[in-house]
Amino acid sequence: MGAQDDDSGAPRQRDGDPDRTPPDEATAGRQGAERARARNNNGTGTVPQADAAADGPGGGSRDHTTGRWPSIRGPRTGARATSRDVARVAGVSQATVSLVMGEKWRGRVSERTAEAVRSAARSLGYRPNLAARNLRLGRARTALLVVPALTNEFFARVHTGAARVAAEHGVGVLLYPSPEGVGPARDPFASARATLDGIIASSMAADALAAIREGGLPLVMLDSDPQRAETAATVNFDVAEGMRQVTEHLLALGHRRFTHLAADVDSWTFHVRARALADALRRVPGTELHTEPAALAVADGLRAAERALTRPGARPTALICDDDILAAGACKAARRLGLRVPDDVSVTGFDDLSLATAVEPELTTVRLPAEAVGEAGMRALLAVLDDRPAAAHALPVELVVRGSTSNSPG
Amino acid sequence: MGAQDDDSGAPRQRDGDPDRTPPDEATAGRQGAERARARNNNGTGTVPQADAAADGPGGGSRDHTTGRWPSIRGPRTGARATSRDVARVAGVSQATVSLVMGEKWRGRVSERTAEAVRSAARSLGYRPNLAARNLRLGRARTALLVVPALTNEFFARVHTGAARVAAEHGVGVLLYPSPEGVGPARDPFASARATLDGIIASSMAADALAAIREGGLPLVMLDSDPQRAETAATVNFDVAEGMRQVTEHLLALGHRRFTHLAADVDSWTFHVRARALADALRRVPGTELHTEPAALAVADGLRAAERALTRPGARPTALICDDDILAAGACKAARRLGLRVPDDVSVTGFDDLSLATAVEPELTTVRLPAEAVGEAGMRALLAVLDDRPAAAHALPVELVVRGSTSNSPG
DNA sequence: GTGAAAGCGCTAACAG
DNA sequence: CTGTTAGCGCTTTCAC
Repeated sequence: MGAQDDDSGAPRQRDGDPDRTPPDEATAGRQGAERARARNNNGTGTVPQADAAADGPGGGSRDHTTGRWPSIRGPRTGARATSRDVARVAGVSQATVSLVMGEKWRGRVSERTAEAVRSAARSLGYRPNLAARNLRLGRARTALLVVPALTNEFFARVHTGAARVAAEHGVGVLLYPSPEGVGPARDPFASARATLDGIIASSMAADALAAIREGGLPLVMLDSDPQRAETAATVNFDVAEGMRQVTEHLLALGHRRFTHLAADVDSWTFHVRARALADALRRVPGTELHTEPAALAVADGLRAAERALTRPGARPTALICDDDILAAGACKAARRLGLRVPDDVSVTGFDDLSLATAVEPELTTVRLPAEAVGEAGMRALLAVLDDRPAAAHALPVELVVRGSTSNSPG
Repeated sequence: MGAQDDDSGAPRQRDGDPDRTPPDEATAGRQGAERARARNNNGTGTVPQADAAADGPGGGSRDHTTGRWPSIRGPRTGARATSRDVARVAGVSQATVSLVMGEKWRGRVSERTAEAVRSAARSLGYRPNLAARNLRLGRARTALLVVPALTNEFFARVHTGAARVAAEHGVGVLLYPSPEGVGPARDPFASARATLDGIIASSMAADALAAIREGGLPLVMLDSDPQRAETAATVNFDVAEGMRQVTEHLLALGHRRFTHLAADVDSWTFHVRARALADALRRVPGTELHTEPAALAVADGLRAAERALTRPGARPTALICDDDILAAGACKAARRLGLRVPDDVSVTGFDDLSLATAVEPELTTVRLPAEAVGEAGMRALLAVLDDRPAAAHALPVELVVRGSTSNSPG
């Protein structure tokens, strides 16, 4: 099988072994060169001429013909030490290094040897090669988080929570930048970019999921329909309860004419909010509810609120918004129309982003524990990956009353 | 070398080959079982008893003794096909599959064969194993982005830009959640969680870098001191020019008494701003400049502005803030003190976050193209990795005049 | 208590 | 045009 020429250690000469011209230089030439390169050659190895030659004429810019990604071959300045290097320095076998570095040595390797390995590793700046470990282990300790734009503070918080829990468990988080708006992901290979163990996805990113689901990885859904069966677990907010609380709050302040500035997103969480609002008002005679859809941006909230406040008929006294961003826009609209918030019109938000306290008046809103949902989602995924049952979650929400709501003027 | 028992394909029985009791069951037992597990065994493989036994008593919750991460062994529902499976189905060699999937087949594999491979891959739902590819290639097509909390919209935008360019080049982005505030990263191994090709870091995350720099990977710094030599490239905003423009704008409006609400962060970008402001004012006789430090949060901006506006002596007529968040806080402070913005006091921000147009009055601010810096940073890193020179950048900034500034009252 | 060996799935050189 | 082969660096048995 002719494999003996390498395992002897010859090509890895550190300072010893300067001899041993390979017995079959002629045939092993190019192959050896390739290997030396691929290895991030550790030795001083003045690479033989064969190397440059093997790269083809010029050795520089090929690849233009293939249309493949550009090379990324980079200098990789500090050639990386492998466990074999550590073994050689420590005077032990490579397996022992693996045992020690993996903290699996107790009772199998003497304390003295372990320390020798550790110090050799330290001196060489050894860090295990994750690709190799993942390959061997068949998993990557990596989870994919699929959310809409992180520029939305809410999802940035979800990420923060998920990343924290992941870090505590030695798991990495890869973000999938779910395409803005709709449509399946452009690049189906994006999901393959890393080896993944599982996926956490927001309902708002549901569109991207079709492209991602390939592979049948465990999926934890966030803030989405618990009925959907294909998921390993679902972690939700009790948004219906939140909406009920907002409504009760406004009803108690005497409001009867409401407009719902509804997020223009086809997602479970917003359907639930709309229904909870309608249900809560249906129980109270003499109430009125209109709905204005709006994209999740200040300018759109502003326009929707303008429509709501200028439509024929009695003006609503309360604008219930699906989101703080919308609510900020609504406040601006009110003031542009010469109305005061909250004296002439009350406005409520949802999420309790930092925006809620940055604007004036500060927003009465429903606080959704975004980080907590990220944490719970990651915990659920870890549980599933660990064959433990994932606890079902509906995280409690909380009405936060601030300055944007007051007694109904009418 | 006794390796022939596998390459025959026996353990991978799809529906054929139900025979072939391994010739050396007795000795290969545990090893075979281990292999079957590690492989995400494709076959129907009712795993032999030896498997359960190999796991130790109960087969369930060991690991408690070792203190290692919990298992993550998960069911991995759809056992993943390998290139060998594809090869078998397509009736070609495994190498051919690799060629075809890697789009390197032109002129080497017939169109007919290539199509056969592709259809086999499709039918098996084959996706190449990235860990294996990375291991073989010695790189991971992955860059680490080190920024402070993504909940700051500015950094979320940087990420967006970087991730977009990365995606266009088939490169993944891993986020390093630089620890809030200070101190080196808690978990030095976090950086090893993936195999990395390079690093992009914000100057505000400079603290975390010490922990990350290990490995000598190419480093691109964002918005930081171009003098620092250890970096492969630096991508900056022309923040000095931005500060000059703000100052000129306010001077033109007649302002002479300024307070700088300075970000309480020891970072190049803020030092530059402070200096540019001082320089611009020094040239104009009769101007006054105080500085109030503040953490980057609305509440801190508010407090700092309160201090600035209530300190003994003539009140400043303009508050120049290092950040829109600070500016939002400053506006709130002014109003709490019964001052109108901009009539009594002008306020300016920096960044042009969405917050700048969410508040009222909308903020006059310096727009920093955050996504562009992310894009340029990633491009620079890709260039370095590709042995191309990275173009030096100082991205242009732009003063955006809105409602928070007007003629000086005094 | 330590070492030898196999092999994870892939790529690329080379032989046919 | 296709197949054979070596081996990336690691983990884990099993033999000593």
